[in-house]
Amino acid sequence: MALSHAILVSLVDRPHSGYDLAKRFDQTVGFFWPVSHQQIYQELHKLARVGWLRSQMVEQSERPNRIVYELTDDGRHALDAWLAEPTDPPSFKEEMLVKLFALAPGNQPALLAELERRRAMHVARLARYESIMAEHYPEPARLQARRRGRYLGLRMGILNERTTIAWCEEAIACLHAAPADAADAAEVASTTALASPRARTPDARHD
Amino acid sequence: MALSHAILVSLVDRPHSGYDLAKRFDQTVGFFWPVSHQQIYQELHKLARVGWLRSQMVEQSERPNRIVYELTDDGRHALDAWLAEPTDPPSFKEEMLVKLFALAPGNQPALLAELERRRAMHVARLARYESIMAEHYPEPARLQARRRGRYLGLRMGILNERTTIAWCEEAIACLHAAPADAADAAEVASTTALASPRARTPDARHD
DNA sequence: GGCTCCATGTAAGTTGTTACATGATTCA
DNA sequence: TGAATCATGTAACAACTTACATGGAGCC
Repeated sequence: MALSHAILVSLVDRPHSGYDLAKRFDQTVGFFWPVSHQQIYQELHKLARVGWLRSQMVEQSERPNRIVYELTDDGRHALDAWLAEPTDPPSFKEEMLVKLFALAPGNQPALLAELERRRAMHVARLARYESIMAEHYPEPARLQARRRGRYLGLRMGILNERTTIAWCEEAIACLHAAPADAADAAEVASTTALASPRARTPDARHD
Repeated sequence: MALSHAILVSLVDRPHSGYDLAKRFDQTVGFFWPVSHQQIYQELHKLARVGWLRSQMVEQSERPNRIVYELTDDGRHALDAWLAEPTDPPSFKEEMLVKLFALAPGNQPALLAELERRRAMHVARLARYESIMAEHYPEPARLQARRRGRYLGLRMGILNERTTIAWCEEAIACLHAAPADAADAAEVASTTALASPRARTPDARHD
C-alpha cells in the first residue's frame, strides 16, 4: 500500500536508481520502516509498468549499469492524491506483549531477561537518534520548511524510544514485585510495586 | 510468525473456538494487533495440521456447530520454546511520516488537516484505554501475577497514545511556524554555500 | 585470498487483506 | 423489513521475506 508512495516521495526532488533508494531508505524511512532491496526493485518495475515512473538506463564502464527512475506527471498526480487521503494509523504489533499475556511462574525469568534485553536495545537506539538530532538539528525552532518532515520523523523516533524504555522499566518492576496471589496479599501492600523509583526520561512526562 | 503464537497463548487456559478467539482478540490483543477472522480460521487449520492443536466438533441445535481447539503437549512445548527466544522489536510503519517527507507549500494544508484528524483519533483512543484501566485495574500496585501481562499491554497502549498525541501537537506547531525559507531564501543560500555539510557527513541524509 | 562495494535481479514461500458465501435466530 | 449475532469457511490477491545468483573493482 504505502511502499509505492514512499518511493514516489523519494523521487520528488530528483531521479534515483533502485540502489540509491535502498541506501536512502536505510538512513531515513528505514529507521522506522525496514524495506529490503528486493522489494524496492519489484516496486520500481510495477510503478514503471503503471506509468507513474519512467526509467532510463545509464551506461557505466568499470561498474554495473544503473537504471534511473523519475516521476511522470501521472506519478506526480497520484502522489498528490495520496497525500490528501486520510492516513491509516500504524498497526503496532508488539510480540513482547503477546509473550506477557502468557506470563506464568515458570516463564517469568525468561520474560524478565527479555525485557532487560529490549530495554538495552532501545537505550542504544535512543542514543543513536539523539546524536543524529544534535548533529543535524541543533536548532529545531528555525528550520527550513523542506527539512521539517525529516525532523519530525526523527523526533517521533526519539519520543517512541523514550516511551518504550519507560515502559520496559515499568514492566520489569511489575514482574519483580511480590506476587499478590492469595498468600502474599498482605505483604504486597507495603512494597508498592509500580511506585518504585526508576529513572525518569525527560519526555516520558504523562505518567 | 507471531499470530500462531498469539493463538497458542490464548488457548493456554482453556479451549476456544475460532469465533471465540476472534472476539477475544478484538478486546485484548486486537487493540494493538488487528487480526481478521479469516486469518484466525486459517491459522487454526494450520496449527491443527502441524499437531500443536487438537480440534473437537461441538454440535449445537438452533445454532451453527462450533469447532473447539485445545493445546496438545507438542503445542505447549512449542509455546514454551518460543517464549524463551529473543523478541523482535516491533517494526513501526507510520504512513504519516512518509507524507511529511513530501512536505511542500502546496500540500501543507492537507497535511495539517490530517495531523489534526489523527490527533483527535488518538485522544479518543486514549480515553477508551483509560476508562478500561480505571474499571479493570483501579489498583495496579496489587495485581495477581496472571493479570500483569494484560495490565502491561494496556499500559503500553496508554503510553503510546500519549506519546503520539504529544507528537501530533508538536508536528502541528512545527508546520504552523513561520517558514524559514521563502522570506529568508538569501540567508539560506549563503549558509549552505559557506558550510557545505555534505562533504563531512557522507552518510547523513538528515540535512 | 577473502572482504566489501557497486548494481541488478529471479524464484519460492509465507503472511495478510478483501471480497464473497451460507443460513438460522433474535431484536427493533 | 432490515440488521445484528452466531459460526464457519473459500478464493484471489497484495505485501513481505528468504534464499539464491552474477561479476568486476578495490582494499588489507
